[in-house]
Amino acid sequence: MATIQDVAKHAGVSVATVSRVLNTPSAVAEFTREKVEQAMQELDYSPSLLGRNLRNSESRMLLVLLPKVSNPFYLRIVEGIEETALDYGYNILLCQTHTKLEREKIYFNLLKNQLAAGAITMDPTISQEILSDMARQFPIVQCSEYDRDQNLSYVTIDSELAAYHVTKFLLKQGHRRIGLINVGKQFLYARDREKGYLRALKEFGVEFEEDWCYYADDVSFELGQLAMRSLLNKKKALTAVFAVSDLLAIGALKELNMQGICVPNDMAVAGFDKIDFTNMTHPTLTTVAQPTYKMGCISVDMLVKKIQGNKVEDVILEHELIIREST
Amino acid sequence: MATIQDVAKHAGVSVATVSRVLNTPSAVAEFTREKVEQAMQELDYSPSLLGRNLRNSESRMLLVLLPKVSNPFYLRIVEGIEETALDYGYNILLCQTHTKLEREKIYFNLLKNQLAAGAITMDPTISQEILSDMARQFPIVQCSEYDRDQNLSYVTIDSELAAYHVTKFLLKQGHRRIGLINVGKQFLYARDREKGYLRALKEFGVEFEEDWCYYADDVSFELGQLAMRSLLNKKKALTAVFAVSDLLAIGALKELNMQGICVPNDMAVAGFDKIDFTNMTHPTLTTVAQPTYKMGCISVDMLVKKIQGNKVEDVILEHELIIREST
DNA sequence: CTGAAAGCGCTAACAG
DNA sequence: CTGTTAGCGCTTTCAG
Repeated sequence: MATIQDVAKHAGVSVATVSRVLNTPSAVAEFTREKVEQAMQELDYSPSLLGRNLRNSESRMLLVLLPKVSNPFYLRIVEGIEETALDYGYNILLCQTHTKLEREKIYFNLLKNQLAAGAITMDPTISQEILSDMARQFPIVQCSEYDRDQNLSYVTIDSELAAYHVTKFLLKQGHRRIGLINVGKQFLYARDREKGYLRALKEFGVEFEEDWCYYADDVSFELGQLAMRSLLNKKKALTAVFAVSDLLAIGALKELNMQGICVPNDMAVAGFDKIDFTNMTHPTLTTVAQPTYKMGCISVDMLVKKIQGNKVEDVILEHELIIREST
Repeated sequence: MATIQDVAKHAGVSVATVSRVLNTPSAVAEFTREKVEQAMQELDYSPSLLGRNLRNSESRMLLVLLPKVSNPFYLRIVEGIEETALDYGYNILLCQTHTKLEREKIYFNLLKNQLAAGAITMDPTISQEILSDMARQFPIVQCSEYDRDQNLSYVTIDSELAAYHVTKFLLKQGHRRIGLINVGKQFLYARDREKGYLRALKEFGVEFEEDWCYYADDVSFELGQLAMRSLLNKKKALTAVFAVSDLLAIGALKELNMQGICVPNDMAVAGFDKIDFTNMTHPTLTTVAQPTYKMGCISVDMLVKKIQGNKVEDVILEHELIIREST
């Protein structure tokens, strides 16, 4: 690979001049510039970002932390992040944490090592202690998750309110025995969505019963099926179920189909996230749309601002209840 | 951020010694080493990879090129890539090409700029000319795609054979009028899968009719629906449909559900890829399993070998016909 | 076992 | 407008 030295020699100028045609072409006489550009062409020269990055002590890389890519919820977010990052001239480093502290540490080290300029984290269980500590030193924004730490910016929706809306909708339809398929309380969104669910029940004077609620260990189709199966075994039959994630809701739907229970007549089902597939299920799934693509874009906007040393405001985006056949 | 200089000063040694405790600790006297390690701790020192990378003129980054992340087919591949890369101490740069030449160029430049050490490309339409050219200079492996260029290694399945198997299976079930939902012929896998489909038909003495075949512009649920709708409008009714991608098959299934056509009794449907959703459809979808996770892992193995200057053999992995309710 | 010094490729004062 | 030079943080001879 040709270096800036080679180009300089070949064009009969100094390296400074070559650097100038790269960075401030207007500061170079046209004749010289053309000479240099030709030399670059002839040598098939590309400036080494290793040299440039060291010199500028910058690196145009953004860390993107998520539990695992196989959860389709993150798809559109990542798409938005990647698109926007490119616009700003940044590239993204995709990092799966598997919600393991050990993994998070490995990846956060990329910030310390100056390989990444900032991070967007979507891991809902990330250690808040470490996160706060990192956020003091490095630009970090949380996407779809949030923490009230002053150094930690976030972009998210109001999960509590959204869950309240879904539940209220089911209540208005006349449902009184509404199950909840949730995940562990270590997830903030799990706590928030449960709160919203309970608030709606209370508002309608429905007394919550413990065994309406099932806590899945993780978010997946299979666990959604399992959850539904368990809920169906309770003494008093439910007439509706709200799952805090589409993956769980789709699994639940599957189980109902398999047991020959008619949705929505015998059981209404609502999900959360509006992943693409929810429009392909049988019946199509009522769910809460999060503006995921936009969330991705905004988190990059925020992060880049932070990297540039600007203050940013947290963002709470609107959600939308998508009513379809399953309710 | 503390630099190696700071640590050296703080520990009262030279930078060379600090570097040694980082890289060849055994070459440093225990007493000195401890002193240095303590200094590192006290200063919360992390070596800058910018400096190290420049010095070593290496960068432990792998480019991963795919059309767009929102196609769930890539999910498990990327998961495998990321996992394996981490094991080798590499990080991955996720790049969406949108099958646009312009994008590919931007990203391939990261190789020229020495920011990435090699690339895994999954873009089926990438310009073979550019790709060959790049492969002459840089380590590149193709994943799930292939080209017979000598510099270009690949890991894939035998698409032609897999399509042949699916079609043969449908024929054995007694189907004689089998539709094909394909994508544009610019995709190699589209050509291969069509070949396999035709070979099976021929083997069973079935004469292919032009209007059994629909070419979608892209791969998505919606276009699968559209395709099915179009196929249903033909004069002579089909009894089975083979879609070259699960996304298309799921869309087709949806359309059949909507029109009240019973699957598999009135129409059998088979897909390709075995994405997770296929087990959640109604009915569950017959499809071809590609060992996607493994493909991801192997492509990294191959790429790292190439980076290290070793020769590698191309790999063709086994596929598996997954027979479920839709046929 | 340790230190001095050179240099990876680039940019940015500073001088001319 | 252009060249000289220092230096970003690190590793690696080469001496000692």
